[in-house]
Amino acid sequence: MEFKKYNHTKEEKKISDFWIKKGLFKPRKNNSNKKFSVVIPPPNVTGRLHMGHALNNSLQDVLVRFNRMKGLETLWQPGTDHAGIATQAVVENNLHKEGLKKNDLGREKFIKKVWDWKEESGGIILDQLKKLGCSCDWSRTRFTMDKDLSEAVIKVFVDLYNNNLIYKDKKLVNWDTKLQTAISDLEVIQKDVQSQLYYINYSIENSNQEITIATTRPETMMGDTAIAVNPKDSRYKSLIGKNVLIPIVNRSIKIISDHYADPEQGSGAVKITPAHDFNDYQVGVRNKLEIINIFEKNGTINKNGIKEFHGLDRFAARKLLLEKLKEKGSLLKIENIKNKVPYGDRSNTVIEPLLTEQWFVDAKSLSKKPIKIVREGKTSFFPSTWSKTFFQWMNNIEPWCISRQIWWGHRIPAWYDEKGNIFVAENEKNALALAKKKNKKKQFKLRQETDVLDTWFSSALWPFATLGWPSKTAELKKFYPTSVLVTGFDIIFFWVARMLMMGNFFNKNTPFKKVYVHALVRDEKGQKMSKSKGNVIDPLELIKEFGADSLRFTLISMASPGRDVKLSKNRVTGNRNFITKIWSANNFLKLNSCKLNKKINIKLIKTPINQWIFNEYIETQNNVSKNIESFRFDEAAKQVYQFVWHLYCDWYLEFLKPIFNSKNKAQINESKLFASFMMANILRLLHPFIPFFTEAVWNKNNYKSFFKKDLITSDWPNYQRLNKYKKKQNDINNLIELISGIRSAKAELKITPKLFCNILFDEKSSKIKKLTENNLNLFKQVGRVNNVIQKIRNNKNSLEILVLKEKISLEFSEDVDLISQKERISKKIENLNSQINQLNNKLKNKAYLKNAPKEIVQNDKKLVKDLIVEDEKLRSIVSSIN
RNA sequence: GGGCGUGUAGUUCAGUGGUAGAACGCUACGUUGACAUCGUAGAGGUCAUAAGUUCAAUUCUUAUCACGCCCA
Repeated sequence: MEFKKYNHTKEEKKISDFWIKKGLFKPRKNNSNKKFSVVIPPPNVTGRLHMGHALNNSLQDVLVRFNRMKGLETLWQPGTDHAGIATQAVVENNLHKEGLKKNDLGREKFIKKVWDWKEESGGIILDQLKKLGCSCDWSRTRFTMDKDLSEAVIKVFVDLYNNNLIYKDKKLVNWDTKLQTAISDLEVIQKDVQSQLYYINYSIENSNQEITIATTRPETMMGDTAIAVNPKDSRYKSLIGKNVLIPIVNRSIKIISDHYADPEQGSGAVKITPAHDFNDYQVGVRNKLEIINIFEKNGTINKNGIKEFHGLDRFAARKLLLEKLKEKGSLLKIENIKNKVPYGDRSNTVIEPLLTEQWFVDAKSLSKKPIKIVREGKTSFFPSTWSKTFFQWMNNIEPWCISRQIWWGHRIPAWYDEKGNIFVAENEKNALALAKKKNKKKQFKLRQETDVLDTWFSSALWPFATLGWPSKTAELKKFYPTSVLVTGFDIIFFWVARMLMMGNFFNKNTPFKKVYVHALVRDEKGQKMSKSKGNVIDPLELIKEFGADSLRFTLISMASPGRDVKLSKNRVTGNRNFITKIWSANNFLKLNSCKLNKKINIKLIKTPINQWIFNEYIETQNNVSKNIESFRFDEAAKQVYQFVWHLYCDWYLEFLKPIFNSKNKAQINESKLFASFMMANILRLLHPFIPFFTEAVWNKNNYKSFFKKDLITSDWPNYQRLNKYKKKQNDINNLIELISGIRSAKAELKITPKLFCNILFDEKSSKIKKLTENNLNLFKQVGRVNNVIQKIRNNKNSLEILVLKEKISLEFSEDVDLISQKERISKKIENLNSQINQLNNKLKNKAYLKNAPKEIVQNDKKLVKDLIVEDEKLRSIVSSIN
C-alpha cells in the first residue's frame, strides 16, 4: 500500500483555522480553579517575524499548551506595541515617496495616516505568529495605542507625577540629531571606533606660555567654558586660576582645578564643554561654569558658535576648525586612538549630549520594590544568573528620560498656562480645573505638551493594562500576576525591569512569578544574524519548506539554558525527518488496522511488549512533564524524541510484526488496540512541541471520538507506573540487548544480517534460556534465529559470544571467519583486565574503604566480580576458537 | 576598568564528586508490506591548561589561556 506524504502546508493551515474557529485558544474554566497566564512580549507593530520571535514564542507556546492540557485555565495574552520611532519612520518614508513631509500634513493628519497604516499592515506579524502555531487568545489582541491602554498610560503618568515620581527637568540628554528627539540611555549604543585625538594649544593670557589639551571633538571648543587640570598634577599647579584664550574662537576661559582631569590621559589638561559632554557637565556644575550650547537640534552650529560656522554640520565644523587650527599653528599633534562613541540604536547616528527640557521618571525610587521582590524570590529569574544582571542595573539606575519629540505615541498629559505653569491631569478639563484652582483667574488658555512618551513606558504596563487595568476586571483578578514571562536577555532592562517597577507600584502583586530568559538565535557558526552579513535565516521560509512543527521542535530542543541557539538548516531537516518517522509509524498502524475503538484497561494488559512499552512510556511521560515544568525544554524534547524513535518505532513496532503474524488472537487484538493507544499518548506528549502535526494525526486516527476531545484540549497524560509490569519490562529490555548482541556479532563477522542462524546455549545460561523460551516468537523473528538449541557444540561455523553476562553460540549454515573475532575478543579481555586491575587497586586502598560510602564500595566489589566472570567467559570463548 | 558567561566526540550541545552521553555528520553493510525523509552495525573523547581540596575531580576551589556578552 502506498501512503500519502504528510503535507504540512495544507494541514497546518487547516488545523490553525480549526483551532481559531472553535475558539480553543480561549481560557477554559476548570474544576481545580488553577490558572496559568502569560503575556506575549509584544512585537513591534512594524515588525516581521524573525528567528528571535520564533524561539521566544515557540517556548511560550510549549508552556501554554502544556498547562492548558494539564487543565489549568490558561490565557496567553497577545498584542503589539506601537513602536513610536520605528512606526513614525515607516509612515514618514511612505510620505516621502509621495513627495510629502510630515509637517506638510500637520500633527493630526499625520497621526491619522499612521493609524491607516496600522490598520493595513499592523497585523502582519500576528498572522505570522499564527503560522508558527501560537495558541494566543487572539480575540483579546491588544495594541499599546488602544483606547483603554492609552487611558491606563495616562493614569499611570498622572499618578506618578502626583507622587513626585515623574518630573520635568532641564538636563543633558542623549539627543538624536537625525530623529530630532531625546532618547533614553538604554537606547544609546557605545560603539568602538577608530578616532583621532587632537592635541591643541591654548595660549595663556598675559604670558607667552601655552597649555595643551587633548580632545576627540575639537568643534566643541566653541562651547568651552574652562580648562581643568588635576589639583595633584604638579605640571599645572602654577597655572590654576589663569585665563586662556580659546584659539580661533578667541574667547577667554579660566584654568580650574578639578579631579576629573586625569594626569595620565592625554596631556593631563582637559577642555570643559558642559553643554556637550556628560562628564564636563558634572565638572560645570561643581565649578559653577557657564553652559554654552553651540548646536541646533539637527546638529548644526548655532548662533553661539563662530559666525562663519553657523549652520554647518558638526562634522563639517570639525573639519573646518581643524584646518584653521593648523593654519594658526595651534594643532600640536594628532594621535590615532580607539574610543567609544555613542550611537542611536534606531538612527545609527552619533548621539549628541544636549541640554534640553525633558520628562523623567524617578527610576531610583521605583526600583526599590522590584529589587526587594526579586531578592525575596517573589519574581525569580531562570537561569538564576540573570538576577545578577538585573540587580547590577537596578542598583545603579539613572533617571529615565521618557519624553520623545515625535508625534506617534501617547501624548504627555501635561498642560501649560501662559506663564509656563504645568498642570498634569487625565484630560484638558481636569487640567483647566487645576489651573483655575491655582490662579483664581477666569480665562485660561492652556496648551498641551507636544512630546509623547517612550514606547517602553506603555510596554511597562503590558501585564496589567492588557487585562483591563485600571478597571477591576475579572481577567485582571484571574490572571494577574502572570505565571511566567518568557523573554530574551536583551530586553531585561528595557522591559522586564520596567514592568517590575510599574507592576509593583500599581498593583499589590508583582507582574510575573517567573522570568524565563532565553538566548539569541545565531547562525550555525555562532554569528549574530544580520542583514548586512547576509546570514539571516527567515523563519517563514523554513516554515514553508519544512513546516512550522519542524522549526518549533528544532528551536525548542536547542534551547538549553544560558546558551545561544546556533541554528542550521540541517537541524530542521533532521527534525522534519522525525515527524516523517511518526507519520510512517502511524501508517504502519493503519496498515495493520490498529484502532483505538474499545475501552482499554491499562491495568490488565497481558502481552509482554505492551507491558514493556507502557512502563517505558511512563518514564518518558514523567520526564517530559518534569522537564517542561523546570524549563528544560531541550531535555523534554530529547526525551520524547528518544522514546518515540528508538523505543516505539525501532523496537515496539518491530516486535508487533511477529505478533501480527502469529495466530495468537488475544495478543493480536490487545496489541492492535494498545499500539494505537500508545500512539495517541505519544501525540499528547508531543503536542506542545509539534501542535499541528499531532492534532492532524489525532483527527485522522479518530482519537477525537475516543477521547471526546480535540488534542489541544485533551488531558495531559498522567499515568502511573505499574510495578507488576516491571518484570516484563526488564525481560523485553534484556531481549533487546540479546538481539543487539547477535546483530553486532554478525556485523563483526561480516555476515550479512539477513542470514538466519541457530542459537545454542547450555544450562549455565539460564537467564537466556528463560528469556528465549518466554519470547520465542519475538526472538526468532526479530533476532533472525532459526532454532534455539539447548546444547553447546563448537564447529567451524559457530561462534560464541557473551550477552547478558551469559554465553551463547551462534551457528551459521556456513563456516565463519573466527580469527578476527579472536583478536577482537582478546582486545576486549585486555580492556577488561585493566579495568579489573584499577578496581582491585581501589579496593585495596584503605582510605577508600574507610571514606567512600558503603554503596559505592559494594558496587565496586560487585562490579569487579562481574568483570572477572565476564573475563573468564571471554577467555573460554577465545580458547575454544581454533 | 567592573561584572557575567562559555571551553566535553568532526560539529552542535546535554551531563555527573564514583566505568563519559545524545543529535547531526562520518564509515561499512542493506533485511521483512511503516519509513531511503529509512534500517543495521561501527569508528570517534587526556572532558581548555595548571595547581589545590578529596579515598576519588570532567564535575568543587583558585590561577592561567581562549572566546562571547553586558556595563562604564
